[in-house]
Amino acid sequence: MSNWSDKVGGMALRYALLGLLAEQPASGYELAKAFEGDLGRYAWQAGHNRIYPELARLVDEGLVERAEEGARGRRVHTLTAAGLEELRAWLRQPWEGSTVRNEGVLRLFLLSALDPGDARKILHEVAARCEEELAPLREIVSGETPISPEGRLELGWLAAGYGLRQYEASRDWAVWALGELDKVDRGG
Amino acid sequence: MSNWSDKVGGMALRYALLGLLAEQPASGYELAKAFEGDLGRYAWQAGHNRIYPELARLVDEGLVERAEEGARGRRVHTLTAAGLEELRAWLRQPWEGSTVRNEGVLRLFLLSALDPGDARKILHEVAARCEEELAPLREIVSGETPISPEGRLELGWLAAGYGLRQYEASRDWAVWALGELDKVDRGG
DNA sequence: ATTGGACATGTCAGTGTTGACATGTCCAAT
DNA sequence: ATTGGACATGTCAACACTGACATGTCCAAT
Repeated sequence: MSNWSDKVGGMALRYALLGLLAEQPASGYELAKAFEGDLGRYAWQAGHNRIYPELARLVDEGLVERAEEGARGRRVHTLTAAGLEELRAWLRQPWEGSTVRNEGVLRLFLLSALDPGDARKILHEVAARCEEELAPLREIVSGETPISPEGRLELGWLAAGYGLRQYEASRDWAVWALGELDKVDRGG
Repeated sequence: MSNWSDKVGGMALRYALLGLLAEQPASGYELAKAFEGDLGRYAWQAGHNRIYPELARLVDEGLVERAEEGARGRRVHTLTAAGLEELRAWLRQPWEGSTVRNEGVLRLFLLSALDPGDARKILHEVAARCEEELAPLREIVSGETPISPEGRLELGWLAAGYGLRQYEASRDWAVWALGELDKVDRGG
């Protein structure tokens, strides 16, 4: 019985933190590191300067518990039962009106503002870059399914599977766009 | 010789506007509408309240020209030669460090925090939703390639092709994740 | 012993972004 | 004639976010 309905937007970071802590307890520093991995690459980014204040608020609301300081001032944060329920309630809500901000995709869409030669060059680069990213992801996904002690799929595993399909789609799009550019050149 | 190197981040809206105006002259209102379509869905969003001040700045910098008021105070904006060059220079720059914010994907990644029953239900919904989105996109993409008077591919066409592959990838991911969930259940 | 680097947390100013509020115009349907 | 809705532009306060600055700890390698 929490207040997730008070605000619909702008709560993503909050739930990203709850989700990470649902996997395992962590310090703010470790959470910041997590955002530099697949999570930040595909879903949401945040720097430590944004994470610490939000963590403090979660502690205030009883969704997260903060342990005493350890070595180097490290403070481990643990998800409470209330926090887990808050996260689950959010996930069960309908996923309407979620915002997307992706500068890379924006660039792709604007590519036709370039002359065909430049556009072609960049599309080739995009396809090649995607292909590079694919190899390590294939490696991860084709390995054994990692299951956490609590019997849950790991976030990183889900992310790798998503990234794999994502990059394949982007590469295919770039190849398709190159073909369409050819049609334009033949036509005009 | 412009100043795109002054700031690397936070310039996306600026170039989105230049890109839209590269397709055709438009009023602020029309630009706001454009962000509600495929552009906003896959790449970047902006409301009119953000667009008008940015347009004014672009006019100040000579990248965009603003016509006199028409009916209902409508003011048509046109890209200048300097504006097109600014846009092209940005597109030719290496695409490093672009940020991604996608609440929907974040939700997908956090799904394993739910118990398997709920997670399965949502994954089915995701797959079904993707399938729904695919039909109209297939329609658009399988039609004739639309080429603008200036011999360029239309932004909407590129976006539809991207969206098509994007939704296929998401659907495939959801189906894969369901299969992996089954493995977890059989294992645990 | 010392030093460079990863670990760890924090503040702050400036900018980006959103939702709510505000205002007025044009047109089609009643 | 009037009214509801799309067209059209704008402001403002609150909040989100980033980059830069600041501080200190622990440890491994020299």
